[in-house]
Amino acid sequence: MSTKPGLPQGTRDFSAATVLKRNFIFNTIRNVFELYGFQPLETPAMENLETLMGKYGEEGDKLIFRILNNGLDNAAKHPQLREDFEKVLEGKNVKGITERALRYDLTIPFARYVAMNHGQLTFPFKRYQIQPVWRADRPQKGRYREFYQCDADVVGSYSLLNEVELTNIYATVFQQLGIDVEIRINSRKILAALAEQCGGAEHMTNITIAIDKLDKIGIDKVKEELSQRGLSNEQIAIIEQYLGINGTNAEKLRQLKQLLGNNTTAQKGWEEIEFILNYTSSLQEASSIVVDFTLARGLNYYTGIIFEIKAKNVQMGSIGGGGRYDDLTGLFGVPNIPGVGISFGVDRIYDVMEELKLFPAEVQSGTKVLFFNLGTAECQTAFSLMQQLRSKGIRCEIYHEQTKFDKQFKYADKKQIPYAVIIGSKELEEKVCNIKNLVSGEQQQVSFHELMNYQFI
RNA sequence: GAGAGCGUAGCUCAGUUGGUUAGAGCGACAGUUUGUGGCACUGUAGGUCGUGGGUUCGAGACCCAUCGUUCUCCCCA
Repeated sequence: MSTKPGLPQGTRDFSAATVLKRNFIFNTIRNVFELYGFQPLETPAMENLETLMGKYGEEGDKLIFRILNNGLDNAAKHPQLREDFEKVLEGKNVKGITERALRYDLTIPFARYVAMNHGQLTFPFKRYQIQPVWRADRPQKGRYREFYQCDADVVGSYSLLNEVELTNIYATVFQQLGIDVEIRINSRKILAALAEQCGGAEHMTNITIAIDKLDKIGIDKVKEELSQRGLSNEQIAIIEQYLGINGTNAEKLRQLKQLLGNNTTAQKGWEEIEFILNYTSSLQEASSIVVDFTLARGLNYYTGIIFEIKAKNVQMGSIGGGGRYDDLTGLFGVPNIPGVGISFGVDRIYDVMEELKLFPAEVQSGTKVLFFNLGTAECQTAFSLMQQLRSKGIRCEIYHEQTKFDKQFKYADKKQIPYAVIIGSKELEEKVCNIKNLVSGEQQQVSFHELMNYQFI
């Protein structure tokens, strides 16, 4: 009995061309992370469900992939399991049914790691992590159920130099990849101040959710939504003024100070932003940093500066994001460890680079030389020459079947192999070989010794 | 969680108001002098039209269900 092959929804196979291109992105990011002193960490694909639950908001919890426990067919456990399953139907999580889940992001597993190991770690602790994550989302453009994140986080440091360096990392990576981006920054403190100004901190979530949608639904709809969420007309008026802030970064800051000038929380917020702008102002990347007071970000553990990356010239959701969270490990009983981090969404970066044709051709380079197989004795000589070339680090293949020229040429063509080495009976006798450049069609005859020193480009 | 589109050959797709035996291009394979490819020509293989029901004398086409997939909203990378 055979089953029709297929993939789970939202997952993909990656063939050679894709993997090579994606590795180019990974390597670029990894090199920059390491350049800034970050060290690698890997955590398991699955975590205990309770480690993840409640960390991503109500919506996020629904998107966590849960793993069904093994051994549910054990008849002795059935009475208890039936009881447990009733609770699952009510939307509760029960250890007896599902105890583990696939990781949803890299930040919470990292916080879990820090909470478990804080006694051994040297602070500030800088780690980077490149691994897939899983979300039970409905797939669509730029959205997958399995995708890679590349995170860099620093914990144990309040210094804004971290934010400055993370901004630099963003700028450097995207410059190297050739993607034109906006690095949007804001501070949660400014959003908190706005909430204070509008009747209290308890409105913060409502306000951020609504204004985050500004560029999508427009000011009128945002006002409508705020009204529905219980804000008064006066409060909405302040928010409208806030959302009307525009111009250059300096102009935006000036307008913000006018609006929230006497609020000490807001002041801390804009001082953070000004610190980053001052530190990066001498750098070339500075031009891509955009202060955006409407930036909110969904995850509610952020407390300070927040980042979001938007690629220019292409229709795609954010390709990176992050921010400061001053008490993430507090969720795991280890308080007072501040942190700040950023994340790259590799799969979306890939899609952007593909759409804008930004992958360099060298990324694809595979086999350089194909040795033709033109007979038993010919093949033996060719094989030995090939091994010598391989030992010099040149990527070679020999055609394993003895077959017509036509087929061997076509194989080279398909695999985009630029050189063929042809050794037939005549060449074997004279101890020479033909090197054919398959792109230009030029061919030259050289001795075996010369072949070893030939410059294959 | 809400909504829309699409499932026909390995791939991209045609297929008329329902009407004989299911179509093309590309790809694969074989051949056109068994030592120099990409071109051209000839030929071959490959499809229970996603699946299951229904309407009809007759369904790839119409209706219902189901599965898969793509996209939009929500939310996110």
